Amino acid sequence: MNVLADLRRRFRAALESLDAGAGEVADMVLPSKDPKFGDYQANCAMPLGKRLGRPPREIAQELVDRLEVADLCEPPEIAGPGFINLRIRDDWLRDQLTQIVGDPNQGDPDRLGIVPTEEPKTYVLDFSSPNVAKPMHVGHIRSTVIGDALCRVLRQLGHRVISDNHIGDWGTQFGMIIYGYKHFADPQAIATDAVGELSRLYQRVNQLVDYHATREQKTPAIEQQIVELAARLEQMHDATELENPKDRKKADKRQRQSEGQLVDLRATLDNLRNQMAAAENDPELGPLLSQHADIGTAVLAETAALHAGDPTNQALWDQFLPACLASIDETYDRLHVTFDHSLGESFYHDRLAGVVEELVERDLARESEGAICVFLENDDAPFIIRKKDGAFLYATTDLATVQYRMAEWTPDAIIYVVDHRQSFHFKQLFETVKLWGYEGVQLEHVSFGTVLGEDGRPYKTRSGTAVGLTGLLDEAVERALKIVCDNDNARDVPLLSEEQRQSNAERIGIGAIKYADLAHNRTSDYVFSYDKMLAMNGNTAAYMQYSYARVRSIFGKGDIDVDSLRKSDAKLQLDHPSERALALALLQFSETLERVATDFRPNHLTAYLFELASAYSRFFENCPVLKAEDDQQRNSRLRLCDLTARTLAKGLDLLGIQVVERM
RNA sequence: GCGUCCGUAGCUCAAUUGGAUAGAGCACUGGUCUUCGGAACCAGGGGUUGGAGGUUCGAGUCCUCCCGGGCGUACCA
Repeated sequence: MNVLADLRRRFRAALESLDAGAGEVADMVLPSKDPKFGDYQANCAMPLGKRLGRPPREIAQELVDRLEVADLCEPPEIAGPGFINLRIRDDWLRDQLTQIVGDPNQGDPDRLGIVPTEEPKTYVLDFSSPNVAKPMHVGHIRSTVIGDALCRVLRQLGHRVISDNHIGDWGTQFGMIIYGYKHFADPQAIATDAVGELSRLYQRVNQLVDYHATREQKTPAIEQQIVELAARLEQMHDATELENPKDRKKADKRQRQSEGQLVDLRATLDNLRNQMAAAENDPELGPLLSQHADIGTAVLAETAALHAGDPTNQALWDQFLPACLASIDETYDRLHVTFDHSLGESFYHDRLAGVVEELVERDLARESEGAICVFLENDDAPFIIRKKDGAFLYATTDLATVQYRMAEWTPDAIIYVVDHRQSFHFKQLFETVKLWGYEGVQLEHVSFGTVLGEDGRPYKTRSGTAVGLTGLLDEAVERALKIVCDNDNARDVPLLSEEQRQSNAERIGIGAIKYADLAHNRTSDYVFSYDKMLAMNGNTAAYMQYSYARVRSIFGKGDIDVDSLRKSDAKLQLDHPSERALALALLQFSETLERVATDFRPNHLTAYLFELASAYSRFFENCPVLKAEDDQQRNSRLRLCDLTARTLAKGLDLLGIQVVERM
């Protein structure tokens, strides 16, 4: 049962009978924040009052008169400037929930009142997108976890979802591996641990490329900036005697800013020089630096050779790719994330030339400074689809990918779960795609913020490199294991076997990381903290898992057969306020999922689960279950417990998180 | 410079995209126990939503300016 959708439908009818075209404000029916305003509230009378030029309270009254909700609501109340407050009738709530608990017609214990969407769509969901050349790191968490959760929720609602992992298997990174293999490979290591060795090669080459880029480009550029800025500051001193106080203030500010920038630049320069010195003094790296002075261009040449079909490089690619993919799959197995397709960049490489050709032919792209570009309105920079050296880019691959997906699956929407730094790229991509002629498809950049360390800076290791994903998961599981063991050991009689402890720790640790990520509004940055995500209180996976285990333990303790419990067709009793509150929360699962799907925000679901767990907690405190007054009440409360457990488990499952039966 | 996102309680974050008295967790203070799982629950203090104007029945949310940050900005992905 989707209560919200039902109410909106009824309001729409009433609104349209009042004024043609007023139906659009039916979306202003919302769950109330505060119980004293009822369970739901309609805020449509105020905007309508303005449109019709009549007092909002009068409109509200007229709406209430036309509204047909007597079967599911108490008589609506009008409050304040024209709010319509709705309270769900207890008998209606009871009947709806009784049906969901038993779900007699569906026979599906997981349906839980979830109403399939009225308009099933086809979505292509593009997320995770790791690079084969380098190990997955903390930066891949959000895309992977959010993408997977959205995939599950959309499917649950009845949409057709095609998940596609657009793996980076054809870019400069692979050129680095090839270069590294040709110069630094240890054949022994390749034979025993290919992925580890390739990772080492990648890092080695990356260090060398970085060093030379720093030395030949970055450092001189910053030196240049410092000179310019210093010169500008000189001139500013002359301007301090301006007559107009406003101008003087402005000049002062600009001077302060420039001085600040100068300090920053000098610090950056020092930093770069230190890094270079560190590389030069490194006993392994140092001697290689001068031998590989042209490594930047050499790597690009290896990449270009691969793209051009060079047999040696192609053979190396064929040899290494499977091991790289297998290594990535290990991580996905651990995260329980799967994809329908993993069509990486390489899949599209023979389509790229055609894409550029077509855009040029259709006058959408043209040559500029040697590169082929799409010039879009109001953009400072063009969308470059072919470099002056003839190589293709990320942009070209993305265009070819859209073309393929449209031809293959004709989706209604393509959703990219990618961090916010790429929003300019997607803005350009989407505009180009529209110009290209794909007008009907919804293109959505579901962007997200950065994972920060406790210091508020992007989460890095002490040496400044990205934190590896495997290590991150390991540490979360390790910490979870310690908590699990400490707590279990503190019991009079420990509850868990050694195996259960291990498997619990895995579920709790991984769940903690996923949940922490999903619980934050995806558009904001968040601070990564093991202690917070593994806390037993608050909006965490561990608390949800604990809530679930606690509910389930009742059935063990009372020796209850859940199957026969579910077959009971006796009506539920919702006499205590906390029973009613729990029932209402349970009934709102369906509308919560709809909301997650509407704006692609899984944090609505985590917030819902936290509220549900809280509502259960109050119920559990106030309403004895096994020791209920009579069998009827006991039966009713047991079924509320059962539905709570199933809803918690299902909600977590839709977030890609597993529950544990005992913890 | 231009574009874009952000600034909410001591800390970490919400706020149904313009709705009623801005909510949670942690920390702090005080309470609940003959434990249906205490890894719990309840209550309290704590806010000029960075600042100043404006729009309107109503602003954390929209517009203008200011302060402070992040990110992006022609051939990386």
